[in-house]
Amino acid sequence: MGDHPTYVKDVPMRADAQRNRDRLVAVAAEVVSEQGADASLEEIARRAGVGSATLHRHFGGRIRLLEEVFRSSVDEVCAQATELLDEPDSLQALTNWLRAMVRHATSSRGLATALVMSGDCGSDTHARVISAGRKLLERAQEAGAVPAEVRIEDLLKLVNGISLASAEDTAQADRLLTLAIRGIAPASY
Amino acid sequence: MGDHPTYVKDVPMRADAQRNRDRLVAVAAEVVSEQGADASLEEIARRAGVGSATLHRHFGGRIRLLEEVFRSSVDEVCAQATELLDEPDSLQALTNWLRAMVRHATSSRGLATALVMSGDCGSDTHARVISAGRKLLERAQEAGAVPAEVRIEDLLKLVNGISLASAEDTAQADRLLTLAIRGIAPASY
DNA sequence: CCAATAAACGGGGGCCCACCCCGTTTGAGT
DNA sequence: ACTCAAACGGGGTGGGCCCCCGTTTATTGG
Repeated sequence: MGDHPTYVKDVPMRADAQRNRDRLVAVAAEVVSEQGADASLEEIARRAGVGSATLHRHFGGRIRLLEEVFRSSVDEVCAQATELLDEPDSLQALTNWLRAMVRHATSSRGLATALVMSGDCGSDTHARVISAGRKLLERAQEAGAVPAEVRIEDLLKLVNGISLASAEDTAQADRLLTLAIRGIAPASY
Repeated sequence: MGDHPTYVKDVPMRADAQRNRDRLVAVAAEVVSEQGADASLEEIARRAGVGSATLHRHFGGRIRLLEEVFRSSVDEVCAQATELLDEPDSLQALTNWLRAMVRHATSSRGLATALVMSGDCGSDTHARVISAGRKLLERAQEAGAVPAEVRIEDLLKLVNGISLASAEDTAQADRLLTLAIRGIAPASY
């Protein structure tokens, strides 16, 4: 089939292609942080100084581009999770990480959401975040600070929802997360 | 200035205008429930058998139309809140209402979200939901089931975020709400 | 260094959408 | 019935997404 090239990694990319690709990701990060995840792809291409066809050839649609944009911050988030495994207070570690996640997702205008929403998102970014968070969660559960039935996937969805509902208001996002951590009706279970 | 008429209510509307307006709202409800809050306005107009200009004259944009679509379900939600004031268990009453809100928002494909997101949304729908919920919340707080610092606005935002993050998966939405009610780390405060 | 060649580019077209202008139709009051 | 403002809707404008295909360019073997 005349399948989209959708770059196979082991065939080295031509130098100009690599440059354009990188530039597109960088510009996309910039534009998305200004305008949100539904920014115009045309504008991204325009600002990057390439034709919109190039953008489409490289990413074949908005979601793949967004994924690429977030790969780097996902790295960051995962690294943070690993660092926090050294924090003695396992609950603090978890909540700090969740707070970082919320701040991260909030500051990037619903980008994370756009990704999570778009099904199982193909790439491994999702899986990596889940596995990073799971370690923190399990540690807190073993310490008895978090009920055993809490699932990391739900936790992340909740974080995602919070950042979505708070738009760009980080103070609000923080309040909502605190509310969710303590519980609306803490005594009731 | 040649301001949009954007109907002034006390001048009675012409019969055909009223008919078209009602039909548009009905069709919009249908289409939105099928396709989500970002459905094409053109299609709504098409299905309603009117020109797209008519849609715009009546509502002047997507948000006003969505507001109108949801006025009726907002009525329903408020009525439910009032009924629940009779429930003896004030916490049950509150959580049941929140559950209903989540289900409602989830089943309507992010419509509520679109409204809440679009700033302070002009109309009074927002205010009405808040005031309906506040009664339930305050009752639960007086009974000591919910901490005093919880604000109804945050509660609603949280509900909104949950339904957004869960897309159409009502089971997931329910899990998230339960999680938020009990708290991620219930013992920690 | 130069051709040959395949990879990558991007202008421009197709299609759809939001929004609005303005000539035409129609309901409402007399 | 007649008037006339209110309401309508075809069609235009501008923009967005996505893709085709003729052109340019990086690469590489000689």
